Amino acid sequence: MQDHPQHLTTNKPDMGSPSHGAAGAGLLFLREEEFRTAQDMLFFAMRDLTNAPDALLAELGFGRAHHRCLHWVGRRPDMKVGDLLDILAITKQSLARVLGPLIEQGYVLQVKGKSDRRQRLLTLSEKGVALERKLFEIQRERLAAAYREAGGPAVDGFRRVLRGMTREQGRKYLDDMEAVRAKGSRSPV
Amino acid sequence: MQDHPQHLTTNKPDMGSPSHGAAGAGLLFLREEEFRTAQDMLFFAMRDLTNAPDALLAELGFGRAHHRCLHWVGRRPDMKVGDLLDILAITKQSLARVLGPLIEQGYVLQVKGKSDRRQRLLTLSEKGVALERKLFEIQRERLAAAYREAGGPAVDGFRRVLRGMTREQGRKYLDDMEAVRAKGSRSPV
DNA sequence: GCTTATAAGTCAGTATTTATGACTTAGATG
DNA sequence: CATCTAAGTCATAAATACTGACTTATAAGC
Repeated sequence: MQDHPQHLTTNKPDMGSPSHGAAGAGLLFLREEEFRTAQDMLFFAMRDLTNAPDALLAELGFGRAHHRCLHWVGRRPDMKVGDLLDILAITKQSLARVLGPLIEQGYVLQVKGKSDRRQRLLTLSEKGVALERKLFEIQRERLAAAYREAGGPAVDGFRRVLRGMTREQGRKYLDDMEAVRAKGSRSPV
Repeated sequence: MQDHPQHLTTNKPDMGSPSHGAAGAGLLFLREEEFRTAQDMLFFAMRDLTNAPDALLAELGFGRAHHRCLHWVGRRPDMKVGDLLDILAITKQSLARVLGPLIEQGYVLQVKGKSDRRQRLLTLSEKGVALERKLFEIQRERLAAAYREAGGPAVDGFRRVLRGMTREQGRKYLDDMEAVRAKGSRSPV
């Protein structure tokens, strides 16, 4: 076990939202139910969010893997291929099949790193920026509706929990991107 | 005066969490950045959550599709095959390839509906319940850690946003399951 | 300079998940 | 009885991912 021995009842009851009645009797049940509900909601939310851009992608002969690729190259311009592999957590071959067409069709550009010329730093071309933006807008509509409906404080909680679900490697990227945003400088990955 | 185009700033600024400084100059940028960060976090959170049970599934020759199936059959016992198709939003053939082995190997049971005997109502066997529970516990660990770290109010916000991201069809299921929970009665789908 | 290590690209072969479309069987329903 | 519906099935194909081996170019240590 890890540092959090949370088998069933011994946990701190610190996450109870007041939205359930019935305290006392089924406390354990309610706690389990809360997590199952979270699974349900994550499933539905992701299903509906990822379905949204599919039509546009399909028109171009692309799929979700291409979208992920465009998203991350857009997020971290001049990213190394190896870093993209780390983020996507797929194999080099899987990436090649996706990245190849994006490069051939001029959505993604490669430039040799100047400090290390083995590296192929990835950026979006104008065409790539345009496509990524279209895809982004589609998902943003869904997210914006959700944010509006849920309200500001909820959004903060949303982010806190998502961050909590993310392992160290992902958190480093998130922190790094926030640092880039704050300081305007690109920090090492 | 301002160097940012005015037509882009006319949105309602009602979801701003106070976690960013720098108001005024890059308001539009911050609002877009918020959604992009949400995409990042959803990607990482789902990547790490879905990776967690993969090893156990792989031991049994199953994949994530089998997990989804077990999850939903466990969530809504006596569910019709057609309802499962609606939830998973896949084709009958895709489901068959996943559901078939689960039935053959005794994880999922079928019983004919008594009001309509064309229906095959799905439930988990004891074996299925046991497997689903193991898978659940793995994901619960991640979720529990996240909930603990984020705190109770954050969890409520998390749920509110996820619900906001979900389309009508999914919301109906969520509402229905809450109703089942509250009243103990199974309501129609 | 030579050796070793690294970044990226590539090839061959395979597995998984999903899709489309056509069809069958059983049972409900008018 | 005719028709609709729930489920299961077959054939085919696409997208996404995997393993393992190999090449090329470049960097870095000795």
